[in-house]
Amino acid sequence: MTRPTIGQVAKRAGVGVETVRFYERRGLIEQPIKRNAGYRVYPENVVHRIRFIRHAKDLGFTLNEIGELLSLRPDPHGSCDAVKERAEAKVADIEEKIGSLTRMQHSLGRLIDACESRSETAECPILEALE
Amino acid sequence: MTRPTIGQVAKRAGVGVETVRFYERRGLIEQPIKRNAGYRVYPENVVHRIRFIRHAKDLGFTLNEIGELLSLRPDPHGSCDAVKERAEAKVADIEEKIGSLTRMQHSLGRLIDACESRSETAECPILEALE
DNA sequence: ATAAGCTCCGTACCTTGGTACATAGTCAAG
DNA sequence: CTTGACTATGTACCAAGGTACGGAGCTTAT
Repeated sequence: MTRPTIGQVAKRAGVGVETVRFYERRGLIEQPIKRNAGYRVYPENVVHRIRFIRHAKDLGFTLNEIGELLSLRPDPHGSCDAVKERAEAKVADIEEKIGSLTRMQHSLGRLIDACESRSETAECPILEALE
Repeated sequence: MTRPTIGQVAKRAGVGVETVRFYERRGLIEQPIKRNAGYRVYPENVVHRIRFIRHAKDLGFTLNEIGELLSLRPDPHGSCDAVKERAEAKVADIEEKIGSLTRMQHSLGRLIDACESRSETAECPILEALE
């Protein structure tokens, strides 16, 4: 199978062609090679990359943060310390997000229980979740 | 202590006065009572509510979704079934977010390990996280 | 070899979620 | 009883993250 053009990439990743070009301008996906007439031709993995971006956005990361996440990789030439530090910082961010979501989940669980037992607590139970 | 005005609420919640009014327009916080001259006077819990909104936004919820979350509460008059259903749907959303974040965390963990063992895998390790 | 359907680049426009005036009235400390 | 800090309403503006043209050049199936 011949390597995909922008339209095929967009379709497989579930976004519009314009979005692919937008992510390219933002530096979130590498510059594709340009065929004769300037048509973009992509490596397979760009589809994964775009799906990653979409997911990460839904998790509250900004495009800048997503760019940082995507640039994290072991540096084969020279020290990894800087990369490691940034990765550890991201892990801490993510841990906090998971903590908040877990608390929301527990609150909702209590709400569902209250529904089932028809208790009469009329207060908004989710508010306590993220103190 | 006398009930807080908009400026005090904003300060305690860590947002600007304009943001409080904006959330009011969006229906995310209840209409406050208006003193003589039309000054807003708030119940204590509005500060918590605003902090909740901020946190939830950082977790990738839109203001509309946050409105739905905040409106979930046991209905003391009549059936809870609808509320329960919506709560369960939210729990499922949240579970997915937690799953994605956990996978990202594991990917980053492997990256950190690779840094430590100075292995030579030069590929971007986080890409696999959210397939 | 020609029409339908890509793709190119550039610019303009849109939605979400605020943020910042401008103008006017209010409150409270000295 | 005034002066400085708050508040009110309304409208305009802003940044992020896309989305949608317009006018042109490819390409491919018939």
